[in-house]
Amino acid sequence: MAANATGPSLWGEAESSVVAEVVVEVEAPDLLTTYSYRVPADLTAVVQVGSCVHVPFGGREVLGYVLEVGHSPIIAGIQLREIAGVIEGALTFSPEQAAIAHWLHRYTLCPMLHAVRCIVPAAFGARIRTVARLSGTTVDLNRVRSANQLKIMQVLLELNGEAELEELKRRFGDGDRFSSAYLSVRNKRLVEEHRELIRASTSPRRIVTYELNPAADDEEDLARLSAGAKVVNWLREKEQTLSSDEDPQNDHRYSRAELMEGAGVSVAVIHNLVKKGWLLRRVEESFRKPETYTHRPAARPELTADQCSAVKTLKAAVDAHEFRRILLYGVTASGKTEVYLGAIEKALEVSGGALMMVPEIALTTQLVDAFVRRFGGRTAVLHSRLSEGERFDEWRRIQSGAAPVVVGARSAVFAPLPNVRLIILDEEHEPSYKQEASPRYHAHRVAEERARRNRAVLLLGSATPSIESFHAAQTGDIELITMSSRVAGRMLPKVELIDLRDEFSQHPTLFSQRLDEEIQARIGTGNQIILLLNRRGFAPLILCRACGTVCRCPNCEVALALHRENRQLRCHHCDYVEKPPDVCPRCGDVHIGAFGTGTERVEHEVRSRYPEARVLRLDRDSTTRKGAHAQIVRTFYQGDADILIGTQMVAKGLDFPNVTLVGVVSADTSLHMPDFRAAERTFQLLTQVAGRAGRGEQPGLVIVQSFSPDHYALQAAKNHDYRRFYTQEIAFREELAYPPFSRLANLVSQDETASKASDRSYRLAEALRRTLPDTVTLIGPAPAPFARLRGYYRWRIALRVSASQADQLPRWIEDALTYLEPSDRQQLIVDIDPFNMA
DNA sequence: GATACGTTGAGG
DNA sequence: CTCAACGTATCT
Repeated sequence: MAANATGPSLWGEAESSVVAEVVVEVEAPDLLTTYSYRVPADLTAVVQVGSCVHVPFGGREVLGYVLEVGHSPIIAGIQLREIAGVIEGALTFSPEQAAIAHWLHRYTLCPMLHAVRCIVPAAFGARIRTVARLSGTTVDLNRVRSANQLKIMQVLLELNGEAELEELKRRFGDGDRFSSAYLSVRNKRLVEEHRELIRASTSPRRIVTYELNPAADDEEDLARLSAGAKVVNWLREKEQTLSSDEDPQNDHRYSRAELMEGAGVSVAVIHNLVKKGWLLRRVEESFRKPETYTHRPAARPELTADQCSAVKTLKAAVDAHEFRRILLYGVTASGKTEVYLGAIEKALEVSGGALMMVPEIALTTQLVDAFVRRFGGRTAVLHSRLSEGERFDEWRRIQSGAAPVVVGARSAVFAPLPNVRLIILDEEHEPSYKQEASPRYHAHRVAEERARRNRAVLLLGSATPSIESFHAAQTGDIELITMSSRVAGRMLPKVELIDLRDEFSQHPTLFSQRLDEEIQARIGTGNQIILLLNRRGFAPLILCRACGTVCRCPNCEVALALHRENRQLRCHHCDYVEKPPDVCPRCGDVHIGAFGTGTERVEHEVRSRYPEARVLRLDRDSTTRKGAHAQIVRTFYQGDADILIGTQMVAKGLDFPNVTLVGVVSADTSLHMPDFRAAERTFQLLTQVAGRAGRGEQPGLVIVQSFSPDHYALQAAKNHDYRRFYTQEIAFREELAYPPFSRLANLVSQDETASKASDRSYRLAEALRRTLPDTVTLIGPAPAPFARLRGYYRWRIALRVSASQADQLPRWIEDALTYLEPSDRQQLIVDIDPFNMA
């Protein structure tokens, strides 16, 4: 620094040729991936890969991130502009993460900005705000002629002559008229503007806790508070039960949410108690997640022989410090979690980090608990429901090395973990690892790429591996570890298939005789039951019996599902809602009503048939409130309900020892989806849900109802025979050249009219024919499987390329896109390795 | 996405 | 002549 200040031009000139490649924080699909800026001499010491900078861009100044720093002038003939400044303290990313972002951009063909947002969540950087201020002390309103300009001046005057541009615009109302009027007053120099940098929420987060005020003892006053007394009593009870077993961490402080949930009261009650002096409110600043520290370490269970040998293999692999891919195929309840924990310990032992990926963190609280108990404060948890501050803190703990164990859902695959030695994908077959918005990446591929670059171990765990992964294990591309027995010598549950074709003609109800018997036999015995139906709502459609009319979504043209609980017809694609009609909207007939079955209807049926049973329902509709999911799971776990009804949510990772019966109301919903993975998904779903039965002392029973009981997916699930399913499925994939024997891509063109969408699709097909070799199969253009979605018409091109050429596919598509107008690009969805064929 | 800068038509 | 109301090319 000192040398620069005094140094003559020799250094200055050399440094002025330092060029940074910057991704600007501007959302526009036709932008170049990066822009080159000169790094001014006084910044060369601080500008590095990952730096958050502000740069001139067009007529304004924007934020950006440095992806590359080089010394050669990259573009000839263009006078480069300079980086204006570096934002210190903003979160940055490592060169490894930058490389991953680059790779992601090339593989998914997403805008570079989207790739960068994966490695630096938007809120973590900074923001530039523009402030408009009245010039001078007196305002000469005579110079303002137009009404709009006058209005701007008046609004500004009301706001003490100064306002953030955003707020000014909002107060003004009409955005379009605002812009030109604002420009006019600015040109007349009646208003001047300046920019300020705002650092994002880098401050430590504040934690507000409440505790009982020991000085408060006016019992008469308390007696007058009905709800308030509940809170005080709840706190007093806690105080007694917890003071008996010594727990130095807990000094009887609770968050407002804990108090509200614990005592079953509203915010107002807590507020009132604070006002009256019964509760003490305390504000603390903390980086730590308090709950992380209150968990006590759990005793380590005795490992089975399977587990022991798996852990041993994995530890050796982590120790070797080379890129290895391993599939851990272990039946349900074979104790995969313990194996993960063991492998992670090894990663920590060699001072490395471990990334534990789970399909959906909200659904796997039990697994997260196990991690926190084992690794305590060295665990970081990342998921979408974290607040900005929480996420920021976790991100920094990970980056600093304080939390070398990261548990998280899909997006956590980009966690800023230094020195990754192990990446685990639990339930690797789960479709939620595929992101269905830009960047449309599969966490599996990203994890593989990170593991490769770090010479780390990628561990895929599943009781029902994806066909692709198991195939890779069969061909020797990846290693295979098998665990075929359950812990504690427990048996796999017995699975019975009920043929609804026979049953339906005799007893046209939701439950076959067999399932009914088994439910009856368990009610009142303490045995619990799970009923699965993979369809939300009361019924998937309503139908007029007189004219056959089905109510459809005006945006998506699919049937609207009936939700009786809140008296709604709902589109399961776009969440469009309308009131269910009393008579047919076309012919006026009154015989219009529910057709088919969803979870709500199952619940309704169960309640009327088994009135003495305590029933819970677990699906997306019953878990919209934050914490509702955990609440339902806890209630069932504690044995406060007999029957749990739900969608696939009930199949995932839950461990209820008292469940001895699982009923699948209909296996057909997922079996007949128009998707080449339908059989695979059905097999996985059945196997996973069957795995919920018989996890305790009692053996489990599974009853699966279906109109296609002979289907190989069902037969294999019945016999717990993954290999048989795999053998049949892989033959089918090979015959039809589906993955893993090929690689797919979907190119969907969407627009307001069908002709615009299809025209673009044809233009794209034309371009693709130029860039794709003959070996690539091009299917379409044709209307997409959901030809209308959220109000857009959609046309699709599907591409299929042999596995050997798979890596080239993104580049070929990218080349084709250069033949189109930039404006076309933003109406195209490019999905490499699609999961939903739509 | 925001901006500068073109054109057009209404009004003085 | 100015101003509002558009369209559109460009951003290192």
